[in-house]
Amino acid sequence: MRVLPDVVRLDRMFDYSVPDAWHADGRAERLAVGSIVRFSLGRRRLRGWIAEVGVDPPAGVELQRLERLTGMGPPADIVSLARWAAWRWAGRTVHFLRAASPPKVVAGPAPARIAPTPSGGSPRMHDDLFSRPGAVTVLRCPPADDCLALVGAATRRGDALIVVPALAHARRIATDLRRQGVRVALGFDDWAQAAAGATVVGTRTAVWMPMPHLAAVVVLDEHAEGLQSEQAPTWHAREVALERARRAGAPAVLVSPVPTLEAIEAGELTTAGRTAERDGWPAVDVLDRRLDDPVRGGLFAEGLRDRLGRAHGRVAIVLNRKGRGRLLACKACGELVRTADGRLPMRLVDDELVAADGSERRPVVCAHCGSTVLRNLRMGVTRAREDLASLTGEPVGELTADSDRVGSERIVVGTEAVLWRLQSAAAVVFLDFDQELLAPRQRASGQALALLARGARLVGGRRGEGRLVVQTRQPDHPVVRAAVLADPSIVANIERRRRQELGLPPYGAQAVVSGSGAAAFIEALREATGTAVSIRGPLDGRFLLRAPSHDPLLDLLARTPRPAERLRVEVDPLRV
DNA sequence: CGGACAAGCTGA
DNA sequence: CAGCTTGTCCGG
Repeated sequence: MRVLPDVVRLDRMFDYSVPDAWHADGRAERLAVGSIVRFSLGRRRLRGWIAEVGVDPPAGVELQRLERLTGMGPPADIVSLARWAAWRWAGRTVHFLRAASPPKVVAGPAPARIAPTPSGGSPRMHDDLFSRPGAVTVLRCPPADDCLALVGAATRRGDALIVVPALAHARRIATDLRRQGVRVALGFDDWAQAAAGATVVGTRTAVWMPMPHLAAVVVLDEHAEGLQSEQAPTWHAREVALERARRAGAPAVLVSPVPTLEAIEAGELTTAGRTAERDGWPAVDVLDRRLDDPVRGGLFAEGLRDRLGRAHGRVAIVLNRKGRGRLLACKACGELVRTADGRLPMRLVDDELVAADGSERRPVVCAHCGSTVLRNLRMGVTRAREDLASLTGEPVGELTADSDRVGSERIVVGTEAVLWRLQSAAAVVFLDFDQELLAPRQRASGQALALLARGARLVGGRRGEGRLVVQTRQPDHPVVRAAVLADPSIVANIERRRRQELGLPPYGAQAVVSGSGAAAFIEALREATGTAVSIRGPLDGRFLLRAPSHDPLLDLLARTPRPAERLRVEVDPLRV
């Protein structure tokens, strides 16, 4: 038996023999790849997983015996998937096996359930998406659609893996499916049930659940950042789910109102149709802040008070300030001060305008009208709340990520958290959308559009009363146009061209290497690398690696020995 | 990773 | 030279 100890930094396998007694009492029969065992290594007693069976141990080593069979672990296909993920995100296999192991000891298998056969009857909505084995479909499904019909279609094929970003959403889906008589395992608490055969619903970790009869894979809101691990290894549930579907020959459907280019490149794009998509996005009011009185120019556009008064019901007001630099605008014409390509904001540094990333500098002059008088745009949630209260004459609540309850006030102002706390709203207002549009990140426009989609889900489709209100100085920005026209392809097409030109994911691979061992590791990389992988940095102790595709980058990372010091490798991180 | 053991430094 | 720190090696 080849065993992988549950020790992250060890990251090596060792061979052990099976005690004779285990053959006599049947434990040897339960022992399989993935089983959790205890054994001695040196002077220590460790826990670990059976990683391989029937291997020849290296010559000249005397094998020790395993000491205990603790219980069931991830099945062989998941162990294999974990080893693939360790390569794909330059991490340790142990990380993934931990994520794939049951939270409590599962002594033996539950009575196995026979694979359910696809239910017959007349074809229903979305059934065709799951009819071709191994097919990957991207379904662009407008924000107002709850996608329950699609989930139902997946479970008609047999046991389905349903991955969603938020636990609350998983619970709702599980309840709905159980009501229909589907056998459902909800998250890792139902690990044993999943191992016996069930439809699995859960957040990103659900991709590591045992599923002996996997028949279909669905990832809902595949654009959501919550599907990727924020800590290294930065594995992404969408990619793991796709690889799992591919290995099982199961059809996969990636669903999102604003599909990522990663998804579009992986599958075939299907839309709900022009009419359904128009109806599934709400009306969007764009308030052009450049038209406001430049002298008064506070937090609110001319027409905002009117919009707030007209909304019948809860109003969510979003003012994002996390990790924010201040924006500058021209006092005369109201244009934002940006770089020549319009991508990044510029800031005032020693009587000079400097781009957020330092790539560009120029004298203090508005590029649009030539005025030299600029104004700082800065807001905080607390001031916004006070000003809104005096503007509307009603009490205004405040909600941030730390506050645990939503007040009873009709109008609530807060960070992005308001979009996750509330179930619905009559109106969602983005007070300072330019902060999103000009965020100095590679994926800024995709993330900005995702925010609008999230707001759109709260207010519902065009047929209803709900409204999305966007205050901006860039009313013609593609992200704003995409929401107004209910056509996310406007952004996707522009982003595709840009990312292809720059070789950014998914048209290239990148990794960020940091930590105290980074310099030594990069040194070792340089010796091994050919020309395919470029190395930039260090910038704030971080190196950026780039390659035209994953293979050369990941193979290089895998074969370069790691230094003893701390090292963090983030493959395809969300925020670069 | 963490235990073992060796080599290096310190103080009486 | 005991007593402690730091470094290197190795495990099945």
